[in-house]
Amino acid sequence: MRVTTETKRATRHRLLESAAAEFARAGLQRASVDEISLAAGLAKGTVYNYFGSKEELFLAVVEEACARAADGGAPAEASTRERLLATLRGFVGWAREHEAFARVLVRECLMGTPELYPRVIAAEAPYVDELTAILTVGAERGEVRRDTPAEALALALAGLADLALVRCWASGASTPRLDEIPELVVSLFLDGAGPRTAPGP
Amino acid sequence: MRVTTETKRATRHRLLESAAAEFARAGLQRASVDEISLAAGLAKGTVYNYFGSKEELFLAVVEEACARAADGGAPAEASTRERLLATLRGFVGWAREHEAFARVLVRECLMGTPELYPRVIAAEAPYVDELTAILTVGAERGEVRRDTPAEALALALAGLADLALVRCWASGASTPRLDEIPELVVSLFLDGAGPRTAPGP
Amino acid sequence: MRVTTETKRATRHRLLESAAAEFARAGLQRASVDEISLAAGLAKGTVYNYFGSKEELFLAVVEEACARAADGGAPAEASTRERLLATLRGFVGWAREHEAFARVLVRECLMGTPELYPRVIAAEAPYVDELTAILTVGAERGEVRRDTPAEALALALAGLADLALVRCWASGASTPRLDEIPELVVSLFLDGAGPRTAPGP
Amino acid sequence: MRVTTETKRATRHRLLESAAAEFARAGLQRASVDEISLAAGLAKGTVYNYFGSKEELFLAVVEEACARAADGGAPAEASTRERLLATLRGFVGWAREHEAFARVLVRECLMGTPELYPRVIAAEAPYVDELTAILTVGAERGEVRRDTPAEALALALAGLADLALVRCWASGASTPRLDEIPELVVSLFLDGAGPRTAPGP
DNA sequence: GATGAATGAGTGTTCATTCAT
DNA sequence: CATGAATGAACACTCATTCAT
Repeated sequence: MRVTTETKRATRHRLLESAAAEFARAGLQRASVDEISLAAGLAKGTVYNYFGSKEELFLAVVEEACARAADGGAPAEASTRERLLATLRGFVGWAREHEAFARVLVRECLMGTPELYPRVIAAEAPYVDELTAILTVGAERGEVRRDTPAEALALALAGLADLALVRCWASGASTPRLDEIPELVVSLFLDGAGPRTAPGP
Repeated sequence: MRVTTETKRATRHRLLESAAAEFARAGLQRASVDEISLAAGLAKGTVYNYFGSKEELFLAVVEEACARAADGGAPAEASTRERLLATLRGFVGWAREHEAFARVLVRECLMGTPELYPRVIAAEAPYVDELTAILTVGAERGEVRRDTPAEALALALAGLADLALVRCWASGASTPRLDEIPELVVSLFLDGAGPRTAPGP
Repeated sequence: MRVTTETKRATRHRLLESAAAEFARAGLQRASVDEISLAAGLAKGTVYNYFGSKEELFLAVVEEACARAADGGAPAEASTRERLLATLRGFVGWAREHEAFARVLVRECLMGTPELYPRVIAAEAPYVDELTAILTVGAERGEVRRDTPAEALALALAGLADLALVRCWASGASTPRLDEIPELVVSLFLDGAGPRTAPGP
Repeated sequence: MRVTTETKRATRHRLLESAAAEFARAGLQRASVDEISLAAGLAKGTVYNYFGSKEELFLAVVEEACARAADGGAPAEASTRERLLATLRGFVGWAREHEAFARVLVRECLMGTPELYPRVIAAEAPYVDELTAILTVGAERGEVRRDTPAEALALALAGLADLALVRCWASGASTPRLDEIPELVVSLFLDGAGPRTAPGP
C-alpha cells in the first residue's frame, strides 16, 4: 500500500518532468502527449490516469514550476535592492537547473492562451506575491516610489526578468549571460534608464 | 484593369483584417483558415490565392501591423523623454484603433514560434529601430545611461509597453487605462522604481 | 472571319500541344490545367472555351495522337514482316518526333482509367486496325498463324511495342534504343522466343 | 499478448484487402483513404496506425501481391515451355482468387508513378526473377533464343501475360478466358506469331 | 473570345482521447 | 493500474470549374 502510493508519486513526477521538457520545447499546442508518455517510459493511456487532459497536465506543470520558483528563500531585513536581487538570483538559479520548467513558466507568463490565463495567473501567484511583498515593504521604507501600485511594479519586474531570460535563451546563453540577469534587471528596474544620478551604496 | 487591381487590394485587405482578428483571438497555431475566410466573406481557397500558406498570411499580418505601428511620426529635437513619450503615444493610439492587429503584434513580440522568430524580428525591426535610434541619441546627449546597449534598452522598453498593454487588455481596459500607458511606462523606464530623486524640469 | 477561324484553330493546336506535354509528364490525374494553359501562353479559362473538361481535353489529345500515329503510311504488297516493320518504324519515328503525344498514347494504351477505357479504345482504333488488317492478310497468305484471332495478335504486337517504348524511355533511351525497337519487337512477335529455326531470307 | 498480436495481424490483413480492392478500382491517385478504411470497417486513423501514408499502404499491397504471386511453385526439371506454363498457371490461378490484388499488380507492372517506380520494381522482383531464371536455364539448354537478354524476354513475357489479363478483365472474362491465358501467352511468346513450323511433341 | 479571381468539395494526415484487455 | 489499438473530428491545402468583366 505504502509502496503503491510511493510508486504513484514517482510516476506522476516522471510525467511532470517529461511534460515540462516537451512543453518547453514545443509549447502547449504543439506538444505531443505521445512524446510526453514515451519520454517518461510509459504508455499514452497512463497520462490520462493521472491528468484529465493535456491542458490539465500543462497547468500542473505550471503550478509545479511556480511552486519551485517561489521557494528561492528571500533574505533577512536587507535593503529592498538586496532583497530583490536575492529573489531574482534564486529565480535565475532555479531556472538554470530546471530549464524545462522555467521555459514553460516564462512562456506562459508572457503569453498564455486566453482561456487558460486566469488559471496561469493563479498558479503564478506565489512568485509574484513574493515580489509584491518586498516592494510593499520597500515603499513603506521610502526605497520604492509610491505613485504606482506595488503589484503593477512587481509584474513589471517579473516581466523584465522574463524578457531577459528569453533574450538569454534566444542568444544561446551569451547576451545577457544568466548570472548577469539579476543585477541587470534590478538596476534597470530601480534606477531606470536615465543617467545615473546617485550610485549610492 | 484598374478596377481589378483595386478589387484585389480590397480583398487582400479584408483577408488581413479578419486574419488579424482570428490570430489575435487564437494565436497562430489554433487560428483556423476556415474561420478567417468565412469572417472575410470569402471562400477558403481565396486565402490561398493571396497568401501561400497560413504562416505566410500570419507574417503578412505582422508586417502590416509593424508598418502601421512604426509610422507614428517621432517629434522634432525634443528631449529623449518627450520623444519616447510621443513614440509610445503613437503606438498606443494605433493599438487602440487596431486592436486586433495590435494583439497579434504584441503577442508575437513577446513570444513567437521559434521557426518564425527571425522573420517576426525582421518584421518588427522598423518599430524597435525607432526606439533604438532615440535612445542612442539620448545616450550621446547624456540623457540615457551608457552602461547598457541602446538596443537592449529599446527591447526592454518595448517589452514594458507590451506587458502594460497585455495587463490593460486582460483587465478589461481598466488597469492601467490605455492612455495612461505611455507616461507610466516611460516614467518607470527612465526613472526606475526607486524613490523619485529629481522630478526634472 | 477567316482570320478568326484560323486563329481558333491555332489556339486549339497550342492547347493540344501543351496538354500533351503536361499529360505525358504527369498523367491524367496529376496534370494541372493551370500548367497547360500557362505553357500555352493563355489563361486558365480559355481551356474551357475549347474543351468541356480536363478529361475531354485529355481524350482530344489521345485522338490527335492516334490520328497522327496511324498515318505512318503502310508500304506496298511486301511480306507481312516487312509491312509490320514499316508500320512500327512509322510509329516509332512519329514517337520520336512527338514524344509528348507518344507518351500519353502509350500510357493510356497500357493503363487507362476504367471509365475512359472505351473511349480510349475507340480513339486508338485507326492504329490497331492497321495492324489487324496486315495480320489478317498475312494469315491468308500463310505468313501468320491462324489459331489466334488477328485482332488479338494485333493487340499483343501493339502491347509489345508499347512495352519496348516504355523500357526505352525508362532507361534514358539506351536499352533498347528507339531505332532498334521495330526489329526487336517484330522478331520477337513473329519468331517467338524459342530457338531460331529458320532465319528466313 | 498472443491475442493482441493475432488481432493486429487480422486488422492489417483487412486493411490490405480493402486497399487492394480500392486501388484496383481507382488506381493510386484516385483511391481514397476514407473508402479504404470504411470498407475495412475501421476508422480512417487506423490506417495510419499501420501504414505511414497512402503510398506506403500502396507499396505494402504491391509487395503482398507479388509475394503471393511468386509462390506459385515452379515444377521440376521439365522443359522450359512446361516450366513457363506452370509459372503462368500459378500466376493466373492466384489472380483468379485474388483479383483485387492482381489488378493492382498488373496495373503497376504496366505503368507505375515515376517516383514509386523503383520501389514497385523491387517489390515485383521475386516474380520477374523467377521467369528470368527459367529463361536463363532455357537459353543454356538451347530452348530459348540467345540473341536477347533473358531479363528482357522475361519482361516481355510478363507484359504479354499482363496484357492478356487486362483484355480478359475488360471483356468481362470472356476473351480470352482466364484459363486459356497461360497456353495462349506461352505459345505466342515461344513460337511467335509466324506460321507454326514444328509443332514438336 | 479571353480573362483570372473566386469557389468549395475533396484530400491526406494528425493527434487528443477512450476503453477493452 | 498500465496498456496501446481504435477512434474521428479537425485541419491545411489543392485544383477543376465557373462567370462577371
